[in-house]
Amino acid sequence: MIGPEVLSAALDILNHEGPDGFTVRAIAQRAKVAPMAIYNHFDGLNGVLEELWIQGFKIFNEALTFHTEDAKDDLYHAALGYRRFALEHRGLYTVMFLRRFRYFLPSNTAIEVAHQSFQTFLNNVERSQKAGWFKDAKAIDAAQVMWSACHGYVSLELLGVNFSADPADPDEAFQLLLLTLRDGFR
Amino acid sequence: MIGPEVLSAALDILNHEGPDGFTVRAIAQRAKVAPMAIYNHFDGLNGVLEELWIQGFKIFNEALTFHTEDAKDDLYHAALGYRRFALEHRGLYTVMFLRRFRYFLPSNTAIEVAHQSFQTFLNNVERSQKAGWFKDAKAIDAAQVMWSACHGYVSLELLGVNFSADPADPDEAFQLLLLTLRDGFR
DNA sequence: CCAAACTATAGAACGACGTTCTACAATGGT
DNA sequence: ACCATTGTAGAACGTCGTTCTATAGTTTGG
Repeated sequence: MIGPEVLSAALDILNHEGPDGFTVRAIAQRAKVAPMAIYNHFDGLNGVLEELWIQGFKIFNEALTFHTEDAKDDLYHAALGYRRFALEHRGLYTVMFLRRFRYFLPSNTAIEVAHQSFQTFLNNVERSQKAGWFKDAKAIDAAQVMWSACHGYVSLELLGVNFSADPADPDEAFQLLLLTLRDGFR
Repeated sequence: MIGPEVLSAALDILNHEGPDGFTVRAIAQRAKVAPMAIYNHFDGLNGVLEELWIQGFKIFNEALTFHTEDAKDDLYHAALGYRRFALEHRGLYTVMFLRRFRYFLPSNTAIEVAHQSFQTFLNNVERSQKAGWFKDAKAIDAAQVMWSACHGYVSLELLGVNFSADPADPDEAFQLLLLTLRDGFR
């Protein structure tokens, strides 16, 4: 098999050298494969990105999935899982959410799997709403708010936009974000 | 003068064709200028981006600046201004916050003006804190939280990541985000 | 069992990119 | 009027994603 090696080489490059090093020739070289192989086994560079996107959302979906008897706790862990996924798989997060690749447009099926992840998150919101959170806000709006906040925090963190001059504990700042949203929605 | 035409051509392309169309030759053609001019009058493509960055943060800074007697109201308007800036100057916002340009790294002075904008925002947070908001959170953490939330919402909006299937009023969803944060911090 | 048909391969090649080089024209201070 | 400096156009270089070409390998049908 040659596909998996190409994907893991692509991911290696993405994680260690960032999007600027993500080229057909670099991927092929690291996978010890001819550049042409990327066109034989994938649909070019976009095909590789598409595959990473889909695998990424599969992992991401698991990181968001919590289903105990305590819905509010599940939602909290889903938000923590959101950030943990981004930090542990920053290459995948870049593909999925930061759009840093020229001419890459996810296919319809790729967009579909992304929506499924949002649905997973939305389910936790709805369960929490039954448990008394989120007042009378529409669940989908509340979910979008929480999702946006997580994405904003995490993407600034990944991009290294460090406004707080000193590197105060970033875990704590994220927690403040979550607790503030929780209190605001209560 | 030739610099301004190059910059406005670059901005035009960025606003109307997105980062993928942002090339030296395309900018030069639209500015009716030889490609070399971009190296004579700027430091290459990165120099153009740097100039857009600096001009962008100048406008951005104004969009965040409110200073009436009502600090809380000022902060609310600053957050609205954040989003309005992004929607009205999406090209600039892309340069400043989305990092979609290969090999572009802002200089130290460019990072400095970005920090000044955060400082403007932070000032509003501190004034609001004196007026009773934000409990005992550190002002800088509270500012980072609000900034992250704004950035997350706006960047998903700009990238067209539209999870709410129906295009429900996006103004309203942003307002929900702000009000939730306000209530959470109170 | 072998010829034929398909498939993967390496490597050159193409157009576009950012950037640099190379002459040549324009300009301005003395 | 001279020459040093500066801006110009356009070709050229290396790299990018992608395609083409010719060859080697593998499968398949009789």
